[in-house]
Amino acid sequence: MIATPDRTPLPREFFDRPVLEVAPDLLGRILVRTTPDGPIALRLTEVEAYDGENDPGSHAYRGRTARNDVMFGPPGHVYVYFTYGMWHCMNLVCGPDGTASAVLLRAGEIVEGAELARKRRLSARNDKELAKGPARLATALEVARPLDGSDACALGDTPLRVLAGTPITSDQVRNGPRTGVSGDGGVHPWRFWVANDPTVSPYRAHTPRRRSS
DNA sequence: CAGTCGATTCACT
DNA sequence: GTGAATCGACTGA
Repeated sequence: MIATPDRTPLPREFFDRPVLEVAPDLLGRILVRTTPDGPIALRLTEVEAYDGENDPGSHAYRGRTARNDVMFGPPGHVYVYFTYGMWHCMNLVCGPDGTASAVLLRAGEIVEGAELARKRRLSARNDKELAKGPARLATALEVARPLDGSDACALGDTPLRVLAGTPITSDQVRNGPRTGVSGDGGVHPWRFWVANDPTVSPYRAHTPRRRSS
């Protein structure tokens, strides 16, 4: 028996917990992106935890800056960053105000508004690839820097919200090293995904870039 | 103020 | 499997 996904929004208290607790608990939840053209909904299947200032892999490791400011703010807000000169990735901020942990949303299954996501993801060869990877996920949901700092737990209209959905039972959660994280940050097995889900992205070790002329 | 490189993706071989 | 694309944030001088 498959339970009907719970459409109740997750309250701020959900995110006001240790990030290693929140990250696996986000699997199976529904992220709703409200665009001018309509809603796009995604069932989360893969996430990564970044443990604030103590974590060499985190953007917050070297302290608060203009870019990562939102990570240090209250939980339940969205941290969006721009990388590789062309992509965006999105996180949900966790833990109390003043700390800087966050969960990177790495992959998911589009469960509503697929026709809108396809328009943004023209290179996707099938619907499983629409949000397979963090930059693909952000692209499919039309998430970019202007949404940095959005409150996903606010009352009323918000561009992003997280619904309770159908949480994944612990026996279906897998974890392993984080993808593409350089240096000492790669060692922690803080990537979490849904076992055998076809929308989960493949693991890749960090690849240092070659020297330019 | 110039140099380096990234929580990646895509086109090609 | 390999390399290019592309730019802004961060670093260190």
